[in-house]
Amino acid sequence: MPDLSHGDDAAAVNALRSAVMRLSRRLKHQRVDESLSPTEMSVLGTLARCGTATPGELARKEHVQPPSMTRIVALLEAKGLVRLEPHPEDRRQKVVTQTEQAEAMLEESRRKRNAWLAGLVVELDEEEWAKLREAAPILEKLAHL
Amino acid sequence: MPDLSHGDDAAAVNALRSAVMRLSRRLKHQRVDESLSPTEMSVLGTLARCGTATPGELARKEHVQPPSMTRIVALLEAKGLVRLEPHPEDRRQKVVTQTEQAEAMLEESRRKRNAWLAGLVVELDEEEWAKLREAAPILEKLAHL
DNA sequence: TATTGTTATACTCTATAACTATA
DNA sequence: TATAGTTATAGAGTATAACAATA
Repeated sequence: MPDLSHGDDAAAVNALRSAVMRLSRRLKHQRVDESLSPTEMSVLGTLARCGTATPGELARKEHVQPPSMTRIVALLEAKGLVRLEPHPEDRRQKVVTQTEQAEAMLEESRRKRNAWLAGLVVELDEEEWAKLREAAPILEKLAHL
Repeated sequence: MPDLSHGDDAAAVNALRSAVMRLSRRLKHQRVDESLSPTEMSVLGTLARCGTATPGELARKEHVQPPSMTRIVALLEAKGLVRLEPHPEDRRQKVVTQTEQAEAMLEESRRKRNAWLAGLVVELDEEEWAKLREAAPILEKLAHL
């Protein structure tokens, strides 16, 4: 449990915030599949990890409001990337599952995504990349808190 | 110069992308000054570091298109946070400078920002935070490449 | 002729409020 | 009465295209 009372910590927090905002803007542009928004990609990633989820669960996990998730799920369904089925126990809810097509697309886009990020990462030295690689799962944890 | 051929690297890249997108969405919400968008904040941060810049330079640094920066700078000027002056050598260009008011606001918001991020970071253990702190400047470098 | 910045316009994503159906 | 999801609508932020002024 860090106390964050150091000047270094404040600087780290600033650097983190600034970098996250800029990187997110560039990621939006460099999207691998032109027809998929960053959040749509993120939802597919979540489904790949969690298997299935209800729209409400997805909204909470992605930190968007329920109506936004309704729209995102509808777009993904229209593209054949998810299936919507009735919830077995609660008829108010629905169950979202990714299709085989989504699986294939994720696999394909992983390569493209690496290619783009690699273009940035090769500018780093080995030590910097090692530090970033260690930080990646922690950033993920942070985003989930 | 990493080669990115390991599976671990691909996983790190995925984690990085996903975390950056989610964190950016939450940062947008948790903005400290309600009247300032994330990009406006980022522009002020850039000016604080670089002193002065032309709108074109700012657009390139923030990775937005020139018309977007025109709008952002105009909003910041209307709020009294930047000054726009004619370029001394090239009458097509302008020079953007931050005001004393912007300086004070950045100082103030730094505290608030820490407070919010601290709420997440205290959930990490010391080791995780140490790794994240080391990664922060590298992320910043990445965002600038 | 090329470049800087602006104006006009449209699009994407997300939010809030009001509604429906089920618990 | 509360909860899951949807519909309708609005707003924020950014982009593209066309334009003006200067180099």
